[in-house]
Amino acid sequence: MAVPSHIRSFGKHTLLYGVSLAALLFLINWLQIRYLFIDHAMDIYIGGIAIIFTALGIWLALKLATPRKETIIVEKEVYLPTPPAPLPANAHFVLNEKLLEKFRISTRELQVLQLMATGLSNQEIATHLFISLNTIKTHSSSLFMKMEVKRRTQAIDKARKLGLIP
Amino acid sequence: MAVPSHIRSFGKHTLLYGVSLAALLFLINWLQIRYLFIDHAMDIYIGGIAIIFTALGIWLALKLATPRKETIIVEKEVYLPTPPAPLPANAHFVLNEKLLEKFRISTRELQVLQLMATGLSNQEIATHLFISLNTIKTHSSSLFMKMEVKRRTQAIDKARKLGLIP
DNA sequence: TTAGAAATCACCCTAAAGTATGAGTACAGG
DNA sequence: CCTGTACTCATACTTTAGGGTGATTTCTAA
Repeated sequence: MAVPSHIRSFGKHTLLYGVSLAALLFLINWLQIRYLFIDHAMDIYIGGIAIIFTALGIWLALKLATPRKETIIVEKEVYLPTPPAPLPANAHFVLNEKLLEKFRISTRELQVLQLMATGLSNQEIATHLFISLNTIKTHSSSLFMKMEVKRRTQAIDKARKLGLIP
Repeated sequence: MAVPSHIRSFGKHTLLYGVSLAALLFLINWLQIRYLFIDHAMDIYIGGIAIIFTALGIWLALKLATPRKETIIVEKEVYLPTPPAPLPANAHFVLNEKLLEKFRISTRELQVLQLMATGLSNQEIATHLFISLNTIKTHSSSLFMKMEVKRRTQAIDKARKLGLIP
């Protein structure tokens, strides 16, 4: 579903990039012929090298890149001093994605919600996500509207009961 | 401590891409000028081209193949040996009274904490308990001091992890 | 190509939360 | 009786949260 669209998108962009690269090389060649009197065949050779290694880079990246992932929150529990007791396996939380769609909650809004639930302030959330405080406010405001709550504590409580956060 | 990680962001690529291309062009020309004077730099030149375009390919692929959905891993700190039973989530909630004594949390403070966790504002808590808003503030302040937190959301999160509230 | 969603950021303003300090009342235990 | 604790309330102040508006950019889908 989502993958084919990305493949199409990728191919399109790659083609675009290829054309751009060709134009670029042509420009370089032209400039060199005009001003540097470089051997023409050498430039084609260099261009070939460039194209080949660009393709190699793309192939490498696609081969090694992390696969496409869902928005899943994995709750890893870290225990302190507990001598004998076998630990409760409350580890896995499965996100209720239907409700996310129902409330039209976006990825970023969910992230903000999750960080809210850990007790972070808006400023701290902004720092963690490398975005500005104002953006966090925007996200939280729209989140509260979508969830039909008035406060962050209410949003957290409701989200827990709905299975939106652990 | 909660450590969200692996937050990748690929924004503002257009400008970056333009600058990169410009820099690349300049670099190519510079290298070729060098090549005019240093015959033996040919290998270095080719190698540089290969490396640069490989990196470009990797960057390009990563940019185009960036997953829209991301994974958040939250490490949850569990502080003390949860009394007797491996808890079946929210089914049975047993108040951890030892922790109440340990933190010296009073009855009224616990009530305020519990109401906080349901998303009520201080004013609403005051109304619910038939006492003044100032008193709620006093309770919450001392509660935060005792729990060593700075915000109500943090108190709620910590209290849940400690088994002080459901 | 265009419309819409998503994400980003800014500015202004109000409301709520939180801090600090002081103080009065009630009650249990030494 | 006295002391400590819990509970109550107040005033003044600072910080954070939240609402409203507008704007830009990127990407997707029609």
